[in-house]
Amino acid sequence: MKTACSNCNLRELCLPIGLADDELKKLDQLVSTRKRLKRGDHLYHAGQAFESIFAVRSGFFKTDVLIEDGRDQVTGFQMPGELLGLDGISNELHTCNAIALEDSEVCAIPFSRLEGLSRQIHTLQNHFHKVMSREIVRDHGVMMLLGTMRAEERLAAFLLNLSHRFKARGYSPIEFNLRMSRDEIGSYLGLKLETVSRAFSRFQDEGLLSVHQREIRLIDPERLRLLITHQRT
Amino acid sequence: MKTACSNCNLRELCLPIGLADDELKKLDQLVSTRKRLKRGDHLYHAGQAFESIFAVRSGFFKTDVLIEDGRDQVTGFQMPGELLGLDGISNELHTCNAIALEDSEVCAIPFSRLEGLSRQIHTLQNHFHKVMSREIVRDHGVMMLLGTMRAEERLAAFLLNLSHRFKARGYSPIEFNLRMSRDEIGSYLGLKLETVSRAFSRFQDEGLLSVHQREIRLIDPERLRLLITHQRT
DNA sequence: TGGGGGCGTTGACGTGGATCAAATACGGGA
DNA sequence: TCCCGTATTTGATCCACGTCAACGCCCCCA
Repeated sequence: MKTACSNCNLRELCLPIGLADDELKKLDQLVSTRKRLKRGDHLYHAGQAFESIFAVRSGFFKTDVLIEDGRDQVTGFQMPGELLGLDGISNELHTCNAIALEDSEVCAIPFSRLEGLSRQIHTLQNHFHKVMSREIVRDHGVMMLLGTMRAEERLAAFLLNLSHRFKARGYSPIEFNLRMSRDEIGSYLGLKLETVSRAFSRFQDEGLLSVHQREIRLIDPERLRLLITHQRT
Repeated sequence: MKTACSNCNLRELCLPIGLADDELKKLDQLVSTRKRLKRGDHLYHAGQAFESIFAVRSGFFKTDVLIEDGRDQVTGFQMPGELLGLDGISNELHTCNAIALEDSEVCAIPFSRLEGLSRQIHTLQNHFHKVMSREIVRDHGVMMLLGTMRAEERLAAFLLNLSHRFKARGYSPIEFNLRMSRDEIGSYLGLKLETVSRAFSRFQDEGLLSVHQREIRLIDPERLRLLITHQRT
């Protein structure tokens, strides 16, 4: 089976954005390694040597940081077309765990070869920088969420973010299923699982959405959005 | 006055790490523009076009994100040798405000020229990637802090982080003055200024440090560290 | 030298979310 | 199909931090 970037339908979301055909072929050679993971498998562990970044081809991941004293923070959820492992570049060690939330497939991109290729292809170099920068911006958004929002605002922001990302991938932005548990959502949002569950129930009571287990249907996304933007006192 | 990277005493903390003499000279040409700011001046505003990243040469900065509804989150504090503006790469727009907390000086590094040079100098390319990645790792640390720590733990982590960074710059790691207000610390840590103030008082009562306005002296840094690492229940 | 404004501290009180606990729903395997 | 372990929901109670308010300190400027 042919599994190159050049015929991947995620190429407009992933690393190859804006590359010419001949450039895309060079990238193909670099991204030859694929890896399949089953639900629950680790793509990498914190502390492990960093060699490659990974592009999610199918499936769903979470990344988290654990520390000895038992603290545990989910730092992100990744869907197809998104990159994993950028945090490992700094010390050539992965600094978090990446775990498949469902059966998944990733493309491994050997980092030193990516640096090599991006010295040749300006477009690739610039795009890669933008991807890293976007990750920083995303993290600032999460900091804002964790630092200033109340529980329901956090959950609303989270759901709308998922909604956008599903939409960008051609899935329904109003009906989707969560791949992660209430506990994992809570860890990401700095809340306890009970609080997440209560916020879901409340949203449902108020007619903003319907939840059945992990099946979500957004009924009134606009009101969800207002809930976040609402003037502070 | 000669103000090149090659004779800057921050070069081992900043962008030039590990460059050979001839490479350093090329970098010098790129980093020719300097800018002085007075306390309270903006280095850039959110929304402004992104052209350069900046290296702090002297002084102290904060970056923050404001949103319409009045929310406000400090996303970081930057000291000499650290870079500002990496978040602007993604959309060629600055996404936050950078404000001098005291009279400061920065070196402007035109980004497209930096990309050009890093295509020629592998060491520079790799180092720049590590700097961006380090920023991502730092942000994950803040997410952990905001998501899982209680007020006193957050403040302890903050103070120890400042302490390390002062030490790395040759200043005392146990005696320093904060350049930011209680309110700014609170915004960074996801706390109200009163909570920050109370935590300082409590630390002082318990003999962990002494505070007089913005003058801090760490008396028992080890116990501060324990306070953070303490086993969760 | 005195007054005013900004910043910081401290106290009293309220509340959002954590914690503890129990009941229910679901999914996967024998 | 039944059973068991795990995830989720819901209720009752608690507490860390937020809120509101008063006061003190410091610095700047007239």
